[in-house]
Amino acid sequence: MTRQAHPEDVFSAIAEPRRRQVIAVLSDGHEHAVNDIVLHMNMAQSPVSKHLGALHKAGVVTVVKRGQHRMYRLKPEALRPVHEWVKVFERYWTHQVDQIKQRAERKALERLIRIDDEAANKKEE
Amino acid sequence: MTRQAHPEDVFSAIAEPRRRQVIAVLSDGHEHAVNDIVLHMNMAQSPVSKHLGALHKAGVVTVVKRGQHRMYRLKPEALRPVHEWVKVFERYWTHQVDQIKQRAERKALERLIRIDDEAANKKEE
DNA sequence: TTGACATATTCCTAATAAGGAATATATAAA
DNA sequence: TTTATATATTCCTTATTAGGAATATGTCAA
Repeated sequence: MTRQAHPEDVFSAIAEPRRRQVIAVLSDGHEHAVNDIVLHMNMAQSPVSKHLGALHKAGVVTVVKRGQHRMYRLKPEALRPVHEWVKVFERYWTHQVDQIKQRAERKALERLIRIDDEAANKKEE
Repeated sequence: MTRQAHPEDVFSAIAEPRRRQVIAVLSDGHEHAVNDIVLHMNMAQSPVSKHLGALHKAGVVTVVKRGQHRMYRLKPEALRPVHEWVKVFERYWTHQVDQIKQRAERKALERLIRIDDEAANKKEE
């Protein structure tokens, strides 16, 4: 059997660090010309164009021609499947956080009890 | 410059559909032996072991030897960076949902107004 | 020890992907 | 029309990866 992962799969699209970097540039919600993105990327124009092509195939960006420029824009809805997939696991670490919170509250409570005890002891003196 | 994506990067680890399938098997939170996972996978044992190795490198699973078995368990916290990254974009589609909701509410309101008008017209008859 | 079983590893092939350089294409400007 | 600019595409090299088959390794059981 041949390979499974397709480039139009959004999970594969965002696996590339440079593509997440492109997404970061586009996450102001505005249109950006390719050269503008290149300026943020410390990479030659041709690979940037390829990454934009990959993101486009995955539906993560849209393109419109405007004059001699191609304006790319982020399409955040395309990232939704990733969010849906990963948020299932969120409860594990939020639960962890809850435990830490609970522990802190328990400690605070213990402290209060101790103070009460001390007060009670003082009275008995 | 050579390639950037590293296998120990969790984004790369979850880019493979088969590995997400492994994660799905492990998402009951219990330990699973390799052969158990293989049974769920419609794939030979050796590639499954390799995927488990990749997930382990990325910190997404833990292993313990138990007898002749290696028990794998999901480590959901490892997925947290993905969640943190993607949740930033959540507001775009929830906002979209809000707009749809608002539109539905507006329509419902218009309907109520129309009914009122009709009632008023009836009275005038 | 021998044999059965569980798993990892090695070796192989085919496919995929990244990045750079050079080139093609399209559009605007002179 | 010529020229400059913006971008995509092609070609090339190198590296990575998936999956299967075969094999090695480790562990239990008889």
